[in-house]
This record gives sequence, C-alpha cells and structure tokens, in this order.
Amino acid sequence: MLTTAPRGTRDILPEEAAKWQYVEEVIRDCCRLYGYGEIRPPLFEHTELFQRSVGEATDIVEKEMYTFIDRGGRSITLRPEATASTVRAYLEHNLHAGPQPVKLYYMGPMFRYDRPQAGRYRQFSQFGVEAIGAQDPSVDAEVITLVLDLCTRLGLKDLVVELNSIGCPKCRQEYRQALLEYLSEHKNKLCKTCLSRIERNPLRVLDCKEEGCRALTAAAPQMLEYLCSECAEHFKTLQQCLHAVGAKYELNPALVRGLDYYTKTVFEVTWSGLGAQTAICGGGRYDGLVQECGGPPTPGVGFAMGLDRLLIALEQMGISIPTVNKPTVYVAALTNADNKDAFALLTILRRAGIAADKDYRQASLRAQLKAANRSGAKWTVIVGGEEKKRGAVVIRDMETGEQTEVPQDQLVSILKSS
RNA sequence: GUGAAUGUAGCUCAGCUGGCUAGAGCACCAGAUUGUGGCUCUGGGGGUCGUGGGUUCGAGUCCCAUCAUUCACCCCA
Repeated sequence: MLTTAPRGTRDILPEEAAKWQYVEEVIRDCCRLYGYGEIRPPLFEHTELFQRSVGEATDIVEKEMYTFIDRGGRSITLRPEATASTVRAYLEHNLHAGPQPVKLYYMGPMFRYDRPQAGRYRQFSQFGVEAIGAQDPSVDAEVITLVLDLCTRLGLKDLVVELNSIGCPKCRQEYRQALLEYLSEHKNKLCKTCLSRIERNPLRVLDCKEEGCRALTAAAPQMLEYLCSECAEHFKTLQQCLHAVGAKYELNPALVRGLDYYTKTVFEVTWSGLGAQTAICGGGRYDGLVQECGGPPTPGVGFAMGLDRLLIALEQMGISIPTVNKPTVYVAALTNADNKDAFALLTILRRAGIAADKDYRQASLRAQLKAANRSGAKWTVIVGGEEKKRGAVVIRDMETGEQTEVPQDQLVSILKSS
C-alpha cells in the first residue's frame, strides 16, 4: 500500500510527461487562435453544485463522486467534470455583465469513483471548452471545429464526429412520450437492462449494443422528427456552418449523453481503438444550466476531451511526439580531482543558456562517456589534463567522435555558434 | 456495482502432474581498453515468487482471503 498509488491513479514519469506537455502546448495554441481564455477553477466544489448541474439521476452523481465532509462540516466533492465549476465561476464573477459569449477553456484532473480499465481512471485529465452566453449555432460549430483542428494538428486519424440534437425540454418531452409508447409495445424484445432503462431514461435504450434492442430501435421514432421549429432550425444552421468549413461528421440519431444538462446539440468524437471506451471527446449545448445554477436564463455550449485517452490514441497510432529533454553538452572530468572544475564549467554553460549535465558518481572517463552517449548529448566537454594547464578543454562531437581543443573562455561562444 | 483472466528481477517472460542454493533475454554496474561512448567478449549486483493465512515432511506450483492489473458489462472522458 505504502508503495502503490491508489487504485485508478498513476504517476506520469518524465518521459511520458514530455508528451503531455507537447499536447498541452498544442491545445493552448488552438485555444489562443479560437479566442478562448484559460480558467482554473478549484479541484473541489460544494457537493450541491454537481448534484444540481450534472443531475441527481445520473451515474456520476449516484455512484461516482468523491464526496467527503470537511472539518467545517461542509459536504465537498472532488470535481467529476468542470462545466459546473465554469458556470459557477461565470455567475460568481458576474461575467454575464461583459461581452458575450464568455469563452473559456480548462485543463486538469477530474475524479470519478469508477472501476478502472484501460483508458479509464479514477483521476483522469480533461481539456474542455465552454462558450457561455450565446445561442447562435455558429458557436456550436466553432467548438466542434476547434476539436477537429486540434486533432488534425496532433495528427490523429480515423476519428469520427457523431452529431445529434436532443431538442429542448419541450420537444424532448414529446419525443420521450412517443418513444415510451413504442418501446412499451415491444417490451418482450428488449434486453433486461433496457427494461430498467425504460423507467429511468428511455433515451438510453437507443444506444444499447444488444442486437435485439438495436433491431428494435432502428425502427423507433427518431428525435430529429420531433424537434420543434426552433430546435430544428438551430440544428440545420449548425450543419450548414460545419459544411462551410468542410467539417466531416456523422449524424447519429442514437447519440444520447449521460449528463442531464444537455439541450439541442450533442456530439461525441469517437475512436475505435480504445476497446470498450470509444469516446475521446463529448459535448453539447446546455441552455438551461446557468439558470439551473441560480443565474439568469443563459445559453451555453462546450465539450470535454479525455487527455489520457487522447494520449493513448496518439501512442497507438504510432504518432511520434517531439521531446527535447536532452542536454546539449555533457561535461566530463578527466580525473576525480577535476570534478569541481567540471561542476564550475557546467554551471557556466547552464547560465549561458546551454542545456548541460554531468556525471555525479566520480566515475572513470570511460563510464562518463558512456553516460554522455546515453544522455543523447551532442557534445561532451572534457575537463582536465594537459589541456587544463593550458586553460583549455576538449570538445568531443558525440556523433563523429571528432575532438578539438578550445580555450575555456571561448567555449560558450564556440558551442553557441556551432 | 457485476462477471472473468492474470500477478515470478527495473522490463518481457520461462519454471512440467508440489521436491536441491528460483532461471533466461534485455536493462544496470565493472573489467578487457589505467586519457575516450556506441560493437564485441568476460564477470558482477539485483527476487520476502503481489500480500496475508491454510493444506503438506516440503508450496513459485494446491486451497481461501485480500490488494492490484487487464478484459467484458454498466457508464463515460
């Protein structure tokens, strides 16, 4: 226990962390181009915030939250997602008073008490974007396009954008009724989990993977046929926007999302290489959420992307990620007596902006060169011997093995110019 | 929360129906080469066999529990 990270958590070691840094950089640049500013909400919130926003009947709230009572008797929950926090911050800081929409992004750990699997952790990282205060469909198109551009820049292939509209509370209620009637007539053909879904959330039956259920739902009434004129118009314009920028997507009438706050647009970016987990990114519009959290009626749209899964996909697609954590120069001491001079020279190089490292074992020159080789350094600088008496050091090119003697006071400028 | 498989060195794994001091490859360290890396050769260090209990003369091997990982379900990122 003492030497094991808690279940569903893991350490990201330097080699892998470099990949994360690269992905995070690309993400930040995309957000900059699209005009989204970073928000860093707290990692925990009052439990009620998630109960209200995510929804009491969702799996997240029912069984996945890390909730505890703090020393002041407050019920606190580690955030299972960050849309709720973003909306809370929007209200707390009166961001509705400024120009709309307010466009924010966040990146960081989320916590859900789930059973861990590949691509699913109890502490996982999400990048997400929220545009709050605009109901224009072009904003929906913007966030989807942002995801697509990001994936393109990272080199991800074979991703599918699935798109649907689940309407507003009014038309969804009508559809729900129609679907319930249809499903009730064919109860005998449904699997047993779907029978329980009928009670809790009939829309979920639509994305059941059981063959019998799929056959049944293929002929079921479709949400899109029940959209009210406003929702239908919104969905149509969104698709026109996507066409206008050449964004590819697939309509999936069965796409239903697990959080209560979604309205109109819902979408997912999926990839089949993640086993049972296919979603890399999920999002949609949440026009009722701000009001639900105690604010004025305010529309919003956004998505969250699973960074752990994104990294897995990059890895599996064999996409190499540029990493730069190598010293340019390795400083070797000819003998142990030269060690302090080597350390002084090392520091001079670093202060001059040259990434440099040395051996800390008092090892033989041979062992130091071995270490230099392994470090990936371009050059090794050797300190000591006759050269030292002349105020010089030896530069060894680690690729060719070529060595030259240079005066120590010219070392920095020589290294910088070559 | 449900079902199944797996757990032996830093990594990948071998270890037959229980039987000597638990092995290999890679990695690591040293030497061959006392002022020079990558290749080669020689040698070396490193394991409470996930953990705890039980059966047995004897357990890495069998049984139970527990923890962890993986796969599927549920759900999602």
